[in-house]
Amino acid sequence: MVRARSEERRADILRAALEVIAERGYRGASLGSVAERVGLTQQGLLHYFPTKEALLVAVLEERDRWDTSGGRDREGWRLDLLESLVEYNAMRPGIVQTFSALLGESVTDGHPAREFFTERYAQVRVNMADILRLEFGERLPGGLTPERAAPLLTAVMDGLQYQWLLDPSAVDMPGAFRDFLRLLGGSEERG
Amino acid sequence: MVRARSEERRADILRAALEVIAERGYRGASLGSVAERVGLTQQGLLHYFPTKEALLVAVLEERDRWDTSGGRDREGWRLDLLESLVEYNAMRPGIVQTFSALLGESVTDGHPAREFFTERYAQVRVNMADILRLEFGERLPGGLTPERAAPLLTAVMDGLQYQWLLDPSAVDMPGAFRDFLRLLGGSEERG
DNA sequence: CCGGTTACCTGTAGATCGGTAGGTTACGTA
DNA sequence: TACGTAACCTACCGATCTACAGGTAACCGG
Repeated sequence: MVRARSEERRADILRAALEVIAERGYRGASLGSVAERVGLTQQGLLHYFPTKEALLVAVLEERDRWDTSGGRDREGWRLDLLESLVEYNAMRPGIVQTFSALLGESVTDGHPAREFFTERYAQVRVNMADILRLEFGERLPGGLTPERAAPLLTAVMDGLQYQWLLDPSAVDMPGAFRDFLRLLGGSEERG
Repeated sequence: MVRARSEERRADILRAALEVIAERGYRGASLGSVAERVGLTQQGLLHYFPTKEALLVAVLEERDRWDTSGGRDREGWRLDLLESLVEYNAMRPGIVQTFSALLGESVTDGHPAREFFTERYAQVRVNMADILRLEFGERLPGGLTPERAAPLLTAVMDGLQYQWLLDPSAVDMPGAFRDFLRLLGGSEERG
């Protein structure tokens, strides 16, 4: 099965790419260092992904596939599953670091991941709004519409990740996220 | 006044560096492109800042000076001034982009801005808590303590910036921030 | 007016990087 | 068993980037 071997290699390369991007970002990640991690030469790697950008695209596509199958975009999500996602992320600093680094880079001009993130966040906002509507209806306890709360929910998740990555001991990411959800939900429980 | 000329040049270089970092990030910003923007050769620039990292440090120090004098760290801040800051930022995408790009890069291993951001966010959280305490006392209307709300406030500001940078037309950054403040404040006004 | 410092420049070393060209080996298939 | 192709490798090119070495011209204080 030559095909299986090949797919396996590709998966290895993508995994290595995730690691190297987490460590040095996309711009700082050299093809050579990714190749080395899977026991290939840089040119050997280029056999699987013809350019560096193609490798990045493959990384992002894999992420997309994971998100939509696993899956973040899947319907039927609820707020408490988002909570679990944050808890899951808190145990996978590598993944979080990879995509936080990429998000940061993507705001620079002409970055190959820019379009990906732009469209992705548009989608995420829609999904968040759906989740919120499912949970609270047209008006959140706080008075906001799901559409107005969605960017906030998204922002909190990303913003907490940066603070947590910079100093995990200083921020209880899942705890802070739960605090925010309680805030959104109108904080029925009051002192 | 040779001193004045020199200080002026340094300021020009720092301004150019801000621009180039916004466009390509720190790793992608070459000394040559910064130098070109102020009409110097790359080696001429190295006369003012002996290494690339020294240039970055100077950029960060200038930011710190601006923050603490202008001054974000200044005491006596109130929530409504934070609101103004967000509005101000919404008119300065360049600055926002520079520091969002740097923040993203800074989570990668051994990045020269990492320590800066780590300490900065620790300080910002303390300041945010102070502001919140000044406004709401020991318990926010939502039930949180200032210390628990501070990371959320910080996260919202940063997260909104990324969404806004990726697609300014999709996110009303100041509006969303006001929404969040209303949420924090317990949303006295209800439908 | 002179000596030193400031403010640059040219030249270049040394490394790294993405990508091309072209070869070789091994394997699966007919 | 012969052939095509997949899976690599070596060699190399050109560009780019940081930094060092060393020179020069202008300027400023004494």
